Amino acid sequence: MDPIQKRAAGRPRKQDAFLDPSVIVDAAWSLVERDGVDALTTRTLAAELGVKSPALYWHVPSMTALHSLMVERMLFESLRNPADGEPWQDWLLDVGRTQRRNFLSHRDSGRIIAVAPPSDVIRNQIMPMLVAPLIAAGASAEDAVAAAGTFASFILGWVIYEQSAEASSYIASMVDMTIAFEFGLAALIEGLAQRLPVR
Amino acid sequence: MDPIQKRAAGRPRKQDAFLDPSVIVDAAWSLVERDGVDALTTRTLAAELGVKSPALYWHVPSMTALHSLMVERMLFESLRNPADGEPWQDWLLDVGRTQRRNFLSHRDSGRIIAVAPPSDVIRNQIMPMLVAPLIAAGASAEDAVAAAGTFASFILGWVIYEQSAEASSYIASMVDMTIAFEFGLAALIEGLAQRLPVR
DNA sequence: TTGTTTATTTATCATTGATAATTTAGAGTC
DNA sequence: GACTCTAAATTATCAATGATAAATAAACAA
Repeated sequence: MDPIQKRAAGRPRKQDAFLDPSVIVDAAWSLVERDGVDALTTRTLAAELGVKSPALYWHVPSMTALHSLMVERMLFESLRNPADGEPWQDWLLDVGRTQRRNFLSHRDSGRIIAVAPPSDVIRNQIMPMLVAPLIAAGASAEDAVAAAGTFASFILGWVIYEQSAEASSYIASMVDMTIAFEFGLAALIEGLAQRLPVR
Repeated sequence: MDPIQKRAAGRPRKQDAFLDPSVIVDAAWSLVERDGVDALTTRTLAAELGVKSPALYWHVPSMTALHSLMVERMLFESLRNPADGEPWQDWLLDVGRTQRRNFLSHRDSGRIIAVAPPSDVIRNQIMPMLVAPLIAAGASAEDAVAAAGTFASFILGWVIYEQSAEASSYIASMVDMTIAFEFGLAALIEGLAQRLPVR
């Protein structure tokens, strides 16, 4: 668990790079946030870590796998379980706001999600985290999955548009994006609440 | 307008390739539908057209611009104006279904939309096509743009997930995707209808 | 001391988007 | 019909990219 612990088994070399999937994901995000996703290459990322590009392949099998790890990291940062007694509508509203804020704080994250295959972690931990509270509130499994998928789709699509310089400069010329997002998110949750007759 | 007309000005050569942005977009889609978006390169596309890759650059400035043209084409295929007297809810429901069907029939279209900057055509013709009916029904410009953005975001995000082999095989194991989409679309429109107090 | 494992480097590939320079053919003019 | 001009291709070539193979070094075990 502890990266330091893990290190005990590994052996440093040359300038003791101390690589690790989690360290690589850190560096990848900070590189993308600084220079954009098009600047994320095996070489630039390796340079960011003071290392040569083939070294990355010891820890991460491919660029695509790295994208999935980056998405995992971001999703965990922006999800939480409902508090005791918190109505699911309130919870979902807050999670939606948090996700948008968090996604927007990671430059180009929408495009990265779009190309990243959902890893096992996303399937087995993150999706359930979104679905479970709805089931707990009394929804059928099918309805809960449908509602969670609808919610996740809206957030993803929205962030993709908002992060596209061209799309958002166009939309933002007509309406405040935060207000528009609040409008859409509230409408979506209201609509779901009417189809999920649960408290 | 007529490509044949246009041809009169151009001059054929060698095996008379007869290139044209619209012909290139055709070929690009059929290549992507057959082999996936990762197989779309300047060389494979040129080969599909019986031509060498630099020839494409005479008609289309870059791969990114080609993506935008591909998206344009697809969007026009899946949009329509409301019929006379058609309630905007019915119209939006139908457009949503049509768009999902159409997007799904173009393999990897979600990923392509995600990386394609919205062209002028999209900004000036397609977005208005979505917004105008809502304004005509009495919504404010701000609300109409917010509602259209919410709708478009949901469709885009949904299709990205449904087209990802990993995501959709996971979701489809729990719920029928078409039923789930209908659930989400109906909920979304209902929620919008409550916030757009227009007939 | 010797050998094994882990983690990195150097060297190298094939593929890709893109550009430059060249070539060919039709259209217009005379 | 020859002469030029321009549109639209071609060949040749680049630099950048993801990825792999082979070589190498440091820590540990025996």
